[in-house]
Amino acid sequence: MRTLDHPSRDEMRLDTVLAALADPVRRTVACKLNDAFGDHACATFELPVSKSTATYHFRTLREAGVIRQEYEGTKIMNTLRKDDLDARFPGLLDAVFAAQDIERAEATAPESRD
Amino acid sequence: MRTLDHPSRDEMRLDTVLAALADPVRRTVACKLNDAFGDHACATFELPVSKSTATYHFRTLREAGVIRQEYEGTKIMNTLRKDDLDARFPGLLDAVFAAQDIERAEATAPESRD
DNA sequence: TTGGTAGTACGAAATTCATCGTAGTAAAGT
DNA sequence: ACTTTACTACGATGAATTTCGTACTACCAA
Repeated sequence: MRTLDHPSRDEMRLDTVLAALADPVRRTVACKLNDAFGDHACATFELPVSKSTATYHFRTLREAGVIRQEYEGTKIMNTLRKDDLDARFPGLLDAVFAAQDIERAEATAPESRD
Repeated sequence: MRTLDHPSRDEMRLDTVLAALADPVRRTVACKLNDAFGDHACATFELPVSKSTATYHFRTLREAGVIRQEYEGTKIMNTLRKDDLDARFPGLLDAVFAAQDIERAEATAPESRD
């Protein structure tokens, strides 16, 4: 059975977590995992990048400690490490997701009157 | 009188703010401005980089909207745009500063028993 | 007006990051 | 046993980031 390395809680670094969440593609992945229930294979995300680039972004998120990746047959199931992140850096993830929601709302909103 | 451009609240982008705060040098600057009262000239920060690199980091922070820079004679006074950031992305700055404190405490702590 | 102070602008180099295509692999299905 | 699925590893490439030194500028002080 194939397994993947994950940082423990206290191995998580703020630098790495912030850098991971600074990228829009990766933040999209994290947000979707937060919104949805359960876990999700990489292929279900419909990212605007090639498959190999997607692999790179998932690995970056995993190595930062943002997501957990576990093989399930030929698929990899991804889950948000919300509990671990919340324990390590309280409030950070929620603040980022809230900020993301704010920007997303602006993008779809009628852009004020004009 | 020289002036510098700053993004308005609604021009602030999450991408840019997170990228600005992901860098350790820049996060140090932001944290120091948060801890200290009043404003501070660039030269007072004692950063581990050259003067021109420091200029680059201050500009990056300003263009992200994290700090405000205003000329005062030949000096530039820097202030944290806490109110603006809090209005734009509530809780984000505080979570980052709290996380930074946690890591800083670990670095100086006796690294548990061994 | 001459000098010092506190910064910038510019160009260059080194590094890191994001991207891709191709080729490969482990597990599952048939 | 063969094929398909879902992904990875590797190498390459171009873009962005971080770094620096040198030269410059605006302002202040003597």
